[in-house]
Amino acid sequence: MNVDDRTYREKVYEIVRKIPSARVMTYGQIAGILGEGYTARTVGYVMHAADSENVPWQRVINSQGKCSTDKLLLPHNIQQKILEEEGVIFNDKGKCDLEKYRWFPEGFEEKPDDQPSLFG
DNA sequence: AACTTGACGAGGG
DNA sequence: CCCCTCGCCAAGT
Repeated sequence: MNVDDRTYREKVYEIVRKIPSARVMTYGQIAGILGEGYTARTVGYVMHAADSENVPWQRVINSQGKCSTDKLLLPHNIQQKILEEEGVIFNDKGKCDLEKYRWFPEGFEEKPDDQPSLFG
């Protein structure tokens, strides 16, 4: 077993699994942390294949603070409902306060974009 | 191997 | 606030 037995997707899930209840991360934030080869779009792409039993997929939302799955999964707004059960408050437009609920993994307490290099 | 499709996001109108 | 455009890149056809 070498390092690369962890697939592209698994690296995304590994981060998602660390998100605590009632906290969220955005697709772009995860992509920024994983770095080269990862973009918000691909993170979103792999999320649809996440195993809901083992990955708290509902804690990944878009940069506007909304659930991208609102009209996609059935029943509709299921993602928001689960997050609300965890304690996340959404306004009447289906938006939550990212400043308040966004979670940063250890070592990424600040926005990755504002840091010169956290890996250096 | 070429082309299409997204659970995205920044920027502009 | 809403809508559109474009860059991004893994996967499926």
